[in-house]
Amino acid sequence: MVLNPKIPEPELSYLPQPALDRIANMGIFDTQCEGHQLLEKIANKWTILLIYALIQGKKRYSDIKQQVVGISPKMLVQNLRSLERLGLIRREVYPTVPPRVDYSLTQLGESLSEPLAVLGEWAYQHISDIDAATKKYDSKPDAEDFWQPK
Amino acid sequence: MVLNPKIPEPELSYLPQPALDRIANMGIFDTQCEGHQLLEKIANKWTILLIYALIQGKKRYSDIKQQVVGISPKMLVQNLRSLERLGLIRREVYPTVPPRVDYSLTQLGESLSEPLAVLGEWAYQHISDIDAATKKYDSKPDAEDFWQPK
DNA sequence: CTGAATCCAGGCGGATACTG
DNA sequence: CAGTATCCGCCTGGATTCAG
Repeated sequence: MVLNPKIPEPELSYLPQPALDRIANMGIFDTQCEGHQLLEKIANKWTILLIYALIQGKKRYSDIKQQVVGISPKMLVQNLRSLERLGLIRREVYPTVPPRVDYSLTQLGESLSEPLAVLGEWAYQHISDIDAATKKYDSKPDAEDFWQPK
Repeated sequence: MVLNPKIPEPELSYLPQPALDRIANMGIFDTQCEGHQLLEKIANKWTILLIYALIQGKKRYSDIKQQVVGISPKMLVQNLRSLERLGLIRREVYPTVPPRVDYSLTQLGESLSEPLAVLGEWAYQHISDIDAATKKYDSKPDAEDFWQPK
């Protein structure tokens, strides 16, 4: 969106001060910060979906694989291992034949499931908003710019 | 962790029922589901960091770039565009010379900042837990398995 | 100053086959 | 059943250069 050449008044929308207070100056923007690295590990699609799946309780490998549609065995194991290493999930092997492996959230993992559930809720509550915004953005002829594009 | 051959009692840890109720059966595991796709877009490192940065208020391109350490111009613009398309941030261009571009959260973006802030808080509150778990996992000789590895 | 464009390596991640 | 191993395409994302 292009505005008039003169700097407009900020039309300062209200700031979400609570969130600001909590996150600002925590070092999250620094790659070296542990919080940053931790966030990087949990903020990916498969990780979140696995947590979601295990919120429903202890599950076997094959059940998880069936529920999380389209995940390859490689990604499944890789992410499960990562979560286990972080202490978010528990892996229990029963040396029976055929073998059986159960995965479940640890207490730490359960504590993470709440924030992630909130995030998932947000997604579902705003699908239509996002849809509308995206359509509007895509239909914008990107003219309206008065500095003659091209 | 390997348990006794006989299937143990579940030691069923309490289920986080609230989260379960909210997320289960929402179709989140289906790639075709819009909620899934939306989650996929916002659940990545750069996106989250950009939202964090803009929680603090309207900022210029160069300020964001300076704050989000290590981001390349390519990733910065790419993610800013994505967020703008989703209607989460607002882009204001002042055709002055030198050019100036401000970015700020839209109302929709502000509504997302809360869940993301909660997630960031979680990360900082559990750094030591994760550290301990990771150390423990790495020091585990992966023996203790009684089926003689190798 | 704010990007756009290009190049390019690394690794993500899918597909497949195989094992205990 | 629950993975491991291997191959490999392709896309991500960094570095760099250039443009308006």
